[in-house]
Amino acid sequence: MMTIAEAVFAERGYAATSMDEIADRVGVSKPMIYEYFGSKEGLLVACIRQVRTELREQTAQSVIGARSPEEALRNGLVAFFRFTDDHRRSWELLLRTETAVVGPAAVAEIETARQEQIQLHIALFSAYMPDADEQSLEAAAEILVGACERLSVWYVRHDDVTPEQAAEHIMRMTWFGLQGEVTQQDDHPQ
Amino acid sequence: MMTIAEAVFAERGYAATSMDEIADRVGVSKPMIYEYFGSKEGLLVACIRQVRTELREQTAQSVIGARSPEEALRNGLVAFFRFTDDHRRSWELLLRTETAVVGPAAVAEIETARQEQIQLHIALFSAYMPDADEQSLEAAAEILVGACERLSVWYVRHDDVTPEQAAEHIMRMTWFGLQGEVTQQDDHPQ
DNA sequence: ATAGTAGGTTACTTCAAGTAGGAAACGGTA
DNA sequence: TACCGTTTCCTACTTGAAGTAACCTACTAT
Repeated sequence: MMTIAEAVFAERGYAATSMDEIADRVGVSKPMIYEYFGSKEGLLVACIRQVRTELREQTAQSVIGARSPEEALRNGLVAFFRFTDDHRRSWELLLRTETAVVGPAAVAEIETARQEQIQLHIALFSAYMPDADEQSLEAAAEILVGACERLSVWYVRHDDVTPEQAAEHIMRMTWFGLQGEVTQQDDHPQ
Repeated sequence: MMTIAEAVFAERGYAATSMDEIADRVGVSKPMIYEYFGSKEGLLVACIRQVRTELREQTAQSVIGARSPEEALRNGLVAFFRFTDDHRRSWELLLRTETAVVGPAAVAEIETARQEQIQLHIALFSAYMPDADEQSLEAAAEILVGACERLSVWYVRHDDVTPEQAAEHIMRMTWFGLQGEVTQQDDHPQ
């Protein structure tokens, strides 16, 4: 039942999906769904929760037995991207809720904004990292944009943090990781 | 007119806002808004586009005149977080569209999922970075989660990339930046 | 056999997006 | 000044989907 709802949400988008349609596909009547989930949003929440649990379990599983923090982190990351592959639909729902919820035009607009920013970063990086392949540059730019977006959410919850400090947090994590690539002679310690 | 729409969207949330309400507040009738923007989503797109333009201009401005890539990046980041401060409302719309669009329960669910992940990372980090302050740990965890989310979007668009490669991209950018903090004796080059 | 209940359905209400058709103001012409 | 076309905007409707009320069927216990 939630499986079907999840599929329909991912397929049509949350807003474009009617409860009648879900009820139809499930082969049950609408009030039944309201009986179980209370509302359309309740159904969405239930779907999200299920996916979330699954993701958490899979990544947690992958980390146990790691012998170093580096290994733990890498294992977790690999598990995360594997999950993306295996549950493409669910992933849409959990990590791209905006896409599932708002119409396609608005999503396109936001995605365009991001891509602009990303292209700008790629241009900046590539000037100083001539040896890096295109894929790494793209990935680096995406990571940077994701980091900014997420940290800005954190940032607004912390009135005591200055813009300079927030920027510094990102610099510490990304730049000094990048710098090894820029110089090309300063290989990563360990 | 878009100013008002933006404010109402940010205040009530996109879904919870009716076109009648916006029309009322603007002091014009509903068909007028449809004349200009075509649909509710069209209005949202227009608002997003405006904010996006402003953000792009402000960050672009901040970068010119930088003497090194590091300086350029830092300036851009600072400008970005300043923008967050100055345009709290607009920022909601552009960077937290999911929040503005879906109901509060679903947002809470997703945010909880993220926080779980973040707490996990904080625990992992803090074991190896005893000297780091709480704020830095939090920021690092948020950045990592943001990086994962964003890169996963990129990842699904690239069928030729393996989960291991995606994980490696994140490791390169974040871990080798973090490692300087872990060892505490290996100060950042330059 | 019958009363009560669990589980489900049909058919309604309500509310908001989007639209059609008309009123009013304005501008040009005699 | 009176009249007609055009533009501009609003009132009032249609449509569609979320959520609900009232009813119906089948099963169980006395």
